[in-house]
Amino acid sequence: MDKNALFYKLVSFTSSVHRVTQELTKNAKSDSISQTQYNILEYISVGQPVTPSEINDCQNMSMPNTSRELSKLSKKNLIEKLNDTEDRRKQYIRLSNDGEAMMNEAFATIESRFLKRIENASIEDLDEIEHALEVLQTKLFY
Amino acid sequence: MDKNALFYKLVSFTSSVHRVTQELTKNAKSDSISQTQYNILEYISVGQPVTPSEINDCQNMSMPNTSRELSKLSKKNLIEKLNDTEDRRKQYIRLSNDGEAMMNEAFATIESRFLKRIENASIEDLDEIEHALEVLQTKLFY
DNA sequence: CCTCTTTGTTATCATTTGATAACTAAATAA
DNA sequence: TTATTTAGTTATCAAATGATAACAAAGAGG
Repeated sequence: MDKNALFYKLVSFTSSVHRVTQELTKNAKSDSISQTQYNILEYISVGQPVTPSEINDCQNMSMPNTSRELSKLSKKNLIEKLNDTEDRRKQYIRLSNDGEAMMNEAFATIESRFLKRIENASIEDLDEIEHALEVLQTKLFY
Repeated sequence: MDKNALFYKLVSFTSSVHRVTQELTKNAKSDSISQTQYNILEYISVGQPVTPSEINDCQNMSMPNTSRELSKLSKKNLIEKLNDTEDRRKQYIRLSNDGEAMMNEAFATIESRFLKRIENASIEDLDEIEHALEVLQTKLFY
């Protein structure tokens, strides 16, 4: 197994992940936010609390645009901004109660689709899947 | 291992995949195409040939917008459209030579970053990674 | 034959996004 | 103390995207 072949397996794999993610999340988000805003909320909900800088690094946005989107989310009462007491330039962003509720709703939709997807998997399959997720997260997608 | 816990592992996993994919592909695409256009080209290059309908299903676009983006890519000589001889409504899209060249360049950049990421992995690690990719692609991201 | 469905196009308009410049405020380094 | 860097904001404008309507042309089914 040379590394070049492994790379092409990775390309095909990430393509599959994107396709399935697309299927699972299709129309799961509330219509009141844009896809970009949903992506930001999802990122926040996984790594809470996060700073605006982390958001623009990860989502490949510029600082001004991140700031704008966060303002919109803030106006919609979906996030809260906290000041760092150490470094007063920094902010920490986390979901508000409304934001948590919105994301819980989205995740519930996604989860039910996921459960349907794996309903025919055996216990052994599930164990294998779980193990594979851990291997990749530790050794490749760290 | 209950399925609910597995779901949250999946959420965290896909989040990591997206983050790493972002890192690997950052600025890899040519400046002459938009991110959406790059995504379409990537999708085409993995599943060549594809129909416009498949593209809008997978990329979550509407048919008119897909058609518009394909026209742009066609004007830039990055794709070719072929007619299906059986069903004359259908088209098959594939990369042109220029399109292949552009994607090869992008993939070369991405691959070099990937190789750097796994340069310290042992043979056993690589085997584990490869196996895990296959398990997930077969049993979860099919 | 006629109708319905599928596949794709073109045009249009509102909204979102990307990019840049000019800015404030706080921390850090010289 | 005085730069310089870091973190974030506001404003602005061009470009890309999303959504919709109106259309054409081919296939499928009665």
